[in-house]
Amino acid sequence: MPKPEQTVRTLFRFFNEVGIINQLSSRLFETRLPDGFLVSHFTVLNHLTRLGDGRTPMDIATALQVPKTSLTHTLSGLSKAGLIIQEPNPKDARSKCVMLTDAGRQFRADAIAALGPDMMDVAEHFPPERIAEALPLLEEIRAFLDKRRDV
Amino acid sequence: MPKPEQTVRTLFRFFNEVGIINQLSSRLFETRLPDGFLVSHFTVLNHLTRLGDGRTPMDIATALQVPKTSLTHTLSGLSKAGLIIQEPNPKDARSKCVMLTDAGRQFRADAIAALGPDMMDVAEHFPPERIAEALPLLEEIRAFLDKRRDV
DNA sequence: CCTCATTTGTTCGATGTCGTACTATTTAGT
DNA sequence: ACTAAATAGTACGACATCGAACAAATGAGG
Repeated sequence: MPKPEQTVRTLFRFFNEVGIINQLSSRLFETRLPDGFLVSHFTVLNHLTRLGDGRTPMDIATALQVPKTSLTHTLSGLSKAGLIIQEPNPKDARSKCVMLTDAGRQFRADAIAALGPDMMDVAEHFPPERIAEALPLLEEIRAFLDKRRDV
Repeated sequence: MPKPEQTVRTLFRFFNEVGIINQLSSRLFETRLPDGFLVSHFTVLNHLTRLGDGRTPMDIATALQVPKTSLTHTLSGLSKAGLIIQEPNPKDARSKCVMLTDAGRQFRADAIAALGPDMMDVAEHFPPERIAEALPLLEEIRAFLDKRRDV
């Protein structure tokens, strides 16, 4: 059992690395996206494609862990670009249903294709198995922080 | 050797988890800092404490992987709060030396103390050894993305 | 039904981030 | 030395993020 200070140091380093990796990867992502689009746009399209569209903005904000006011802004950008359509929610008049357009699906596919070479470059230096090994820990920490968030 | 699409999927998940963890941990950090201070402020103070002060803004920006214009803004906040002092750089008149003040060191110590309970809470659910196991991979990926950045 | 609290999404304002353009200084090449 | 290219930091502007306050709608409790 390590000493508490050592433990805290390890955790600080962990979050520090996570922060820098996020910074660098987001920047890389954005250089590959068409001008005017950010990682946040891609993330929403990706989420809707993977888990199905027709979700409410609030659902999406919760899943992606971003404040709803930030998501409003992101969705408005996606709407203006014709990548999604926001329909009224028949179940709840306060709410909306976010639907992907064909252009939205295509945008996501193109983005993934555009990032492919970078991803393969990473994969050449880091065996996917090694990345995959780290995923469970990351997911658990994510879930833990998520649950802890409201406290 | 996994199929390329599977590889890409794994990497996307990895970066996705990293992004959300960063989001959640940054938010948590900031709720523990005094009002008006951000993770970026803490990160600079922490960096200077760990690796020694007297560095130039450019050194710091490179180490933390943030654009120099962002760092200018962060340093100005730290200066206004009296947590650092920017002295002229005797080796290079274009540049400066960023020095920690006692208040700056104290601020960092207080911040770490304020975050201690959260860190210990994480540590209770995730053995530090498990976190430590993941660190080398994170550091390597960080270094890889860093080197690849200019490309 | 009829409040009242809760929830959804937006607007607004403040502020952080970062790219571009600029000045001052240093360094390299001749 | 002298000029040209590179580099440090900043000013500025565009824009993303996010908290607070708000309106509309829902749901819970009487």
